[in-house]
Amino acid sequence: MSSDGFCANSIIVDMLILAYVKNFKTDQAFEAFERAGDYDFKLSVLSCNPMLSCLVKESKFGAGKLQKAGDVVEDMKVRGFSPTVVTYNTLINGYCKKGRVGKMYKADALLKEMVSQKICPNEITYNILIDGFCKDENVSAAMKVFKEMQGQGLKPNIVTYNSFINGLCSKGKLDEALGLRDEMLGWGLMPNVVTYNALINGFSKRKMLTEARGLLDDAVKQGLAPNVITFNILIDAYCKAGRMEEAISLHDFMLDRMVCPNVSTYNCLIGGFYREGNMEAANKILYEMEDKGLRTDLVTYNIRLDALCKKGESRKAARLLDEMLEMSIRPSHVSYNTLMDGYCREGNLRAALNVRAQMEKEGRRPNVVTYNVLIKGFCNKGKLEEANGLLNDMLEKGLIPNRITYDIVREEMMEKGFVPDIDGHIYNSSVNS
DNA sequence: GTAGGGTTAG
Repeated sequence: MSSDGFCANSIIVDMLILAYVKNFKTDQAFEAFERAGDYDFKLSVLSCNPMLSCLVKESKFGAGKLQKAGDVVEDMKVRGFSPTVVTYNTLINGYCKKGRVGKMYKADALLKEMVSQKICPNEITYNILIDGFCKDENVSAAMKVFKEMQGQGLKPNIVTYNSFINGLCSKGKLDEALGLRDEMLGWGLMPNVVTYNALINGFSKRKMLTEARGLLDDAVKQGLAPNVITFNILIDAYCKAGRMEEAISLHDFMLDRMVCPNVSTYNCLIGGFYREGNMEAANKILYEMEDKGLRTDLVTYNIRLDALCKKGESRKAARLLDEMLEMSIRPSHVSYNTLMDGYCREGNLRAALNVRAQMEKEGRRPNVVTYNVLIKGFCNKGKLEEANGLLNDMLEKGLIPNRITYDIVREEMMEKGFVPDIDGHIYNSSVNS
């Protein structure tokens, strides 16, 4: 091995790590990375950055991966080769995408760290931060980053504007969002389909469907091609408003424009038809979906479970849940809770409790909703003592009652003169959302 | 690096 640690072995480990990453074997890649450190092999950012990117992506599913990613960057520094701007962007992005409180604090600290390491943030670094702050509903912090970006001589681009527009839209500041779209034009930046999707989503979520639909027509007039997301946003809004004819006409319009519906599109339509009690239409869509070779997913099943339970056909719903297991679709909390609620509505508490046992057996821990459903079910049958027992059970398990728990307890127990035999914090839980 | 949604309790 030469004195700088660079040798054929290093290159081989580099390639090995890359190969692991390409085959989605992040854990093995990480192990190889650590081993290489033991032997003092010098790796390159060529393999480290892709590995980091995978760790960050996987941090969505498993805790600790983001920590690992941070360790990789520390290791890289200790081993004497510098992380690049890509390394930092990847890591900052990981923190920004996390839904945790204080994530932006950490992201901001990383920005300062990279500057202290003499690594220049680029447009992408700033865009990641701006988007993170906007998602945190902290538009003023985003503005500060925006100013800093310009102070560094970097020009905001379309991604920067889209993040701001989306942030404003989700806060319902629709006029300001439209104003920003017009401001972009002044800088020579043309709004794209992402800009329009953010705007259409903003208006749709405020139930301003005429305006939302107008924006779609506007986008087409500008020569932009609406995509599957554009249509899904609008179709979902029409379905939720119970305007199924218009939802279907949009579905036809997307086919005309050669935009392929996906599972989400169908889930919106199926849910919409079930909600208005039109089982035939919903089932027709279900067949159409299968015809096109699209596989129904967890959401499709949850929607169907809910429809059956609301119709008072919980037995059928239970069979549907079995079908999920056969199809290797792992039922979520929602799946089990929905079925439990169905049984509770039918007054079949024994079956509801069996579902709880089943969910625990399948590795899903009962959550607050599980307990809310059961407590309500027992209350409705006049079994206040048992309901109270469930309340204590959930507290013992460390589950924090929310506003809905409180409402149920107040309406179903306290107004009937029953005093819950639990410690005081349930009474103050109305602050929980 | 930006756009949807992940449909259970009230």
